[in-house]
Amino acid sequence: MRRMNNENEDEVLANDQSGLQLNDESNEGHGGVVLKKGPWTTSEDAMLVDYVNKHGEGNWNAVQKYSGLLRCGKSCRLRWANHLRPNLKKGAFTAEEERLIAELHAKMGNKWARMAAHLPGRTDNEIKNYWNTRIKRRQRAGLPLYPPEVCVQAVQENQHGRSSGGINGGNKLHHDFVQKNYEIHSPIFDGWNGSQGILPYAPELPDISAYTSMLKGFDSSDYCNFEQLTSANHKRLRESTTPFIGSGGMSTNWFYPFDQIRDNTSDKIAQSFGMQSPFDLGPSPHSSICYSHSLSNGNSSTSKPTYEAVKFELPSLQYPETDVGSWSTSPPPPLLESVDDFIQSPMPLSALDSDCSSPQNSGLLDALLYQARTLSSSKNHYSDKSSNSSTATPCDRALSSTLNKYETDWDDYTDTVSPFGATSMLNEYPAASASANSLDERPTVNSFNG
DNA sequence: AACCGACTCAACCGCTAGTTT
DNA sequence: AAAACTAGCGGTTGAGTCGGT
Repeated sequence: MRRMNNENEDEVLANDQSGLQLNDESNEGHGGVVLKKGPWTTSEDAMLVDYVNKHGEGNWNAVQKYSGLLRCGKSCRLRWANHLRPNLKKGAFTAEEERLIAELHAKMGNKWARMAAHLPGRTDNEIKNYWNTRIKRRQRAGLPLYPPEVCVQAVQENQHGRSSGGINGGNKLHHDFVQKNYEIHSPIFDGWNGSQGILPYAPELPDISAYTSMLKGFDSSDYCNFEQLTSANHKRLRESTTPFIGSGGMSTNWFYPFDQIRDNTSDKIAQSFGMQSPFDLGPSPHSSICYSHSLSNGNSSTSKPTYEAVKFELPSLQYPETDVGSWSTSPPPPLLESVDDFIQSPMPLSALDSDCSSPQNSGLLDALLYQARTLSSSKNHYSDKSSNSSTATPCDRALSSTLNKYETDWDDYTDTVSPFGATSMLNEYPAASASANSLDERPTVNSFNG
C-alpha cells in the first residue's frame, strides 16, 4: 500500500480497474459511475493534482465530473489534504513537533485538525495516527501520556490563567489530560459497572465538594438522564474511552495493587504513583498529574456516596466553546453536548489564545486547588517539607510541592533502576511489563517488590 | 525460511456543522 | 423554516511492513 511503489500502483490500476473494492454498488458517483476505493495510484494523483491546479481546492464533488477520476469528492479531498497538497512535511515527527503535539493534546484533546493547524506541513491524520500509536505504546508501558514539562506547563498556565482572572482565566486542560493523567474514569468512559469490586485497592475519594466546586453553576438536572446519554451518544463517548491497559477488565489492573504497598517504603512508591486519591495533594499529589491512576475503583465499601455522582458528572465539566461567553452565568447546555464537549473541548495554547475558551469553572485545576486548600488547612502529616514562603498560599505551596515532586518523580519514573520507576509498576503489571520495551519506553531493568 | 504478532498509516465511514436553495 | 448539499472532523479499519521466534 503506502510502501507500494508507483509502478506497482499503476499496475494495480491497470490490472484492476474493476477490482479492489471497485465494484461496491454503494459507491456510485454521478451518473451511476462506480467509484473506486482503496489506495490511490500515481495516475490518479496526477489527475487530482491537475484538477486542483486548474480549479483550485474545494468543490470536491466536482472533481469526479471534471477530472474523470473515479473517486468520490470526499476521497479526493482527503487525498489532496493528506498527500498531495504542497508544503506537506513528510517523515517522522521531530522532537519539537512531538513535544508540541503533546502540549496541544493536553489542551485540545483529540482535536486533530486544530492541532494540525499548529504544525505546518502536518496533517490531522498524521497527528492522529502518531498520537494513537503513542498512546498505545505508552499505555502498554504504563507511562503517562504527557511529558512532565507539558503537565507542569499546563498546570502553570492554568494557574496563571486563574490568577489573572477573567472569564477565560480558568482551565486550559483538556479532559484527556485529566483523564489520562489523573485517570479519572467515568462509568461512561470505562465500563465502570463491570469493574465494581474488582480493584484491589480503594483510594480515598476526594471530598465531593472539590467536585461540586467544579460543578457549581451546573444544573443538576443535566445529570439525571445518564442512561440516555450513554446509549444515545455511545459512539462519541468512545472518543474519550482510550483503552487502557487491562481495559478489558477496564482499568482494573492499571495500577499495581494498593494492598501490596502498605509498608513504609512502598507507601512512598504508592504515593509516587499517586495511589492516593488522585486529587489528594497531600503526600504526593503531583504524581497524580501525570501518572495514570484509576478512580474507577467502584469499591462501594470505601466509595463515598457522592463518588458515583462525581464519576457521572466529570464529563460534563466543559461547555461548548460557543458558550464561553455565558460560562459563568448561564446554565450548562444539555448534558449530551456537555459530555461531548468535555471530551472534545478545545483548549488552545495560551500563546494562541484567540480561541481560548476556558471557562471560569475550570474543573481539574479547581478541584486540585480546592483539594490543596482542604488538605493544607487540615492536618497534613507530610506537612510542609516544601519551602514555605511567607507569601505563598497553602494552595500555592501545595501546587508547588506537587509540581516539584512531580518533576522529581518523573525522573525517578524514567530512571530504569529506580525502585520508583516504571519498572516497579510494570512488574506489578506483567502485561505491561512484557511489552514495555519498545520505542520510547525504557526497558525494564529490575524489579521492585516493595 | 516460515510464521506470527505488533506496528504503521492510508483510506474509509459516519457524523456534524455550516451553507445554499 | 426546512430540506438538500457540502466540507470537514474524528474514529476505525485493514493491508503492508517489520522484527522476533
